Amino acid sequence: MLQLRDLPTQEVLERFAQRYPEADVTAIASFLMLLRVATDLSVALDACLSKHDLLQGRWWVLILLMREVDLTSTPSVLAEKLGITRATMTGLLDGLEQSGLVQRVSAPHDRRSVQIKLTEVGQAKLDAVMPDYYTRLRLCMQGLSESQRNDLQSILGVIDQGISAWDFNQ
Amino acid sequence: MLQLRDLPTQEVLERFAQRYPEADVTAIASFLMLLRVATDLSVALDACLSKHDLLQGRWWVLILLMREVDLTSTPSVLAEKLGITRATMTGLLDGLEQSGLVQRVSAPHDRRSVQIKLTEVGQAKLDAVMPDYYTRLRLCMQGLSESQRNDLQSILGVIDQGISAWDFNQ
DNA sequence: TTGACATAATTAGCCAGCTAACTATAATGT
DNA sequence: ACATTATAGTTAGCTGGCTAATTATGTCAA
Repeated sequence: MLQLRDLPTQEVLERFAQRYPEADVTAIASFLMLLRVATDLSVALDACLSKHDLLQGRWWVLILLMREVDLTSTPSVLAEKLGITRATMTGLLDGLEQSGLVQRVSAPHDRRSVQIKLTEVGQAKLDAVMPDYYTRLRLCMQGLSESQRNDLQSILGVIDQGISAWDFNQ
Repeated sequence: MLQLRDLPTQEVLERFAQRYPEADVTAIASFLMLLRVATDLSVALDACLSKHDLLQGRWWVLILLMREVDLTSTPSVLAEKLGITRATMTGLLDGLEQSGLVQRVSAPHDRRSVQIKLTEVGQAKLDAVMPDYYTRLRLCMQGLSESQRNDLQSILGVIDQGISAWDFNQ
């Protein structure tokens, strides 16, 4: 994933704002900072997972399965929850099944459907990765107070609302 | 890019925290919310750019060039600023050059190097896209006060510091 | 000066996303 | 009952990232 490493200076931002009157300088700066930190996190996560021979997409699938009480879901539900197509999910599951981390079981009631189950090997893989992952997460958030964490979440909620106001029909 | 659409419930988070004592529940929740909003933004940005026949990687290159006073840079500097490899940059520039948005000019002093220049067509493309982009950005941040925007940026700064504390040598 | 190393860009080949088309099965309306 | 439509999963083929190797040029120290 592309990682924004170079944020514009205040001077550059103002030059852009002069050419484009629609610009809201603090909105742009906040947006860019948000993208930068998120891409940094994603890149760091990739690096952490690669030590355990995992790729991010496959790892998120394992997490989603572990969230289920019966450790089971279906390809289309998993794809929906990760925001990827079912076709892509087929590929992720092929890889995971080949490594023995999940298994496909035919569904009893709907013969079109397949149940995906986290295997014991898959659970063991998660048990190996999660402590490392959670320790790193704790580390990178430890500079924030509880109230800052709450502030962050509510601010992000407002932004997410704002995104859904974008209208692509025109 | 993968888009996290499904955040864990408080109950699920606590179940994970019970299995993995390293878990810091509010750190995890904040992290996941941050990733979700950032991926939502990136997906929305893709949708906005596709209306103008642009892809995100190529668009960031145009932005970086416009930030320079002489509208010029080199492939390796651009790659560094976007956090991608020079090989990938070669491909982005091939596409941009083919569309006439940038041009390669051989560098005077170092014959290994190439200068990349934003063309007038490229500038015109930016002039078409930026007002739309900035308007959307203003829209999605308009629910935040100036102080919330400052809070956001300083909180993100703390997190970014925390990431660099991850040590992958062990 | 020249041998060793460093740097700029590209090329070749791999992998994970995507869309579109396909198969099989289920649900629905007349 | 059965034709139509919808849904679950897969396959095929495309694209844009990646790494590793290649070519050309520059730098530096013996």
